Amino acid sequence: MENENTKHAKVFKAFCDENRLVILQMLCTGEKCACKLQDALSIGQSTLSHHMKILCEAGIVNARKEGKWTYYSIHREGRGMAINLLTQLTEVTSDEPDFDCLE
Amino acid sequence: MENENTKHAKVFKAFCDENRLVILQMLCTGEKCACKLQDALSIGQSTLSHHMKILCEAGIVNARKEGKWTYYSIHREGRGMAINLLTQLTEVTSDEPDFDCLE
DNA sequence: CGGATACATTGACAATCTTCGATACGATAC
DNA sequence: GTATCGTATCGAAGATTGTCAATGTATCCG
Repeated sequence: MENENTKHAKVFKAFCDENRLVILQMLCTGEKCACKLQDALSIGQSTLSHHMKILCEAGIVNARKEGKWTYYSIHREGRGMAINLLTQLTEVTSDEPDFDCLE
Repeated sequence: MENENTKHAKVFKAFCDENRLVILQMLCTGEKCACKLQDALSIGQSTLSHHMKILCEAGIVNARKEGKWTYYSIHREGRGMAINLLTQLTEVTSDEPDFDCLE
């Protein structure tokens, strides 16, 4: 079985590549076809396909097939999930300095 | 000069390793000494040091030296910055389907 | 049908990341 | 001073990731 933290890491890995960040910025202005994304990115077609798979599997992006074309868009639920995850992972629930290091 | 997206990717890379996620969870309950973090993690000392450097350079964690010891804690501003970044990167500002793929 | 188009998958290679052991460095302890 | 402790840095090995070219798989067009 896959570890909980492994799944969480997978979500954040979606945001760890410069090309994927550019892709996300493009998707912020609405749904885009794969061919448009590729035009903007000076990467090979198979590389784009690889990045889109990572974004989709992380739950951040949704794919919609229509005939020959595939349209990608930000997945709202996945977005909320990622923001919640980041918020909870860094939420300080106690703030006492660690004075008992020696014991 | 370092690209803007390169910097952003660096922030999210902090969350892409299982050990770093465990470290963050521990820091959520307050400041911790490096030795305590290492006890909980079954990794070498140099490896922990490496992870803490990544977390600090991403701005997510703050380091405080006191005598021989180094204490780490969640950096509140860095946390807010990361949440804002993730929010903005996935904020849909338009929602029209991409119907003009052919033009 | 056959060819072209849009995208996915595979396999190889290079780059990056994680990890370790060894070593270096600063702060105590003696 | 020297020894020791806590941590950082260095260098190398192994794992993971990004990239491409080649190939596979639908879908559309004629």
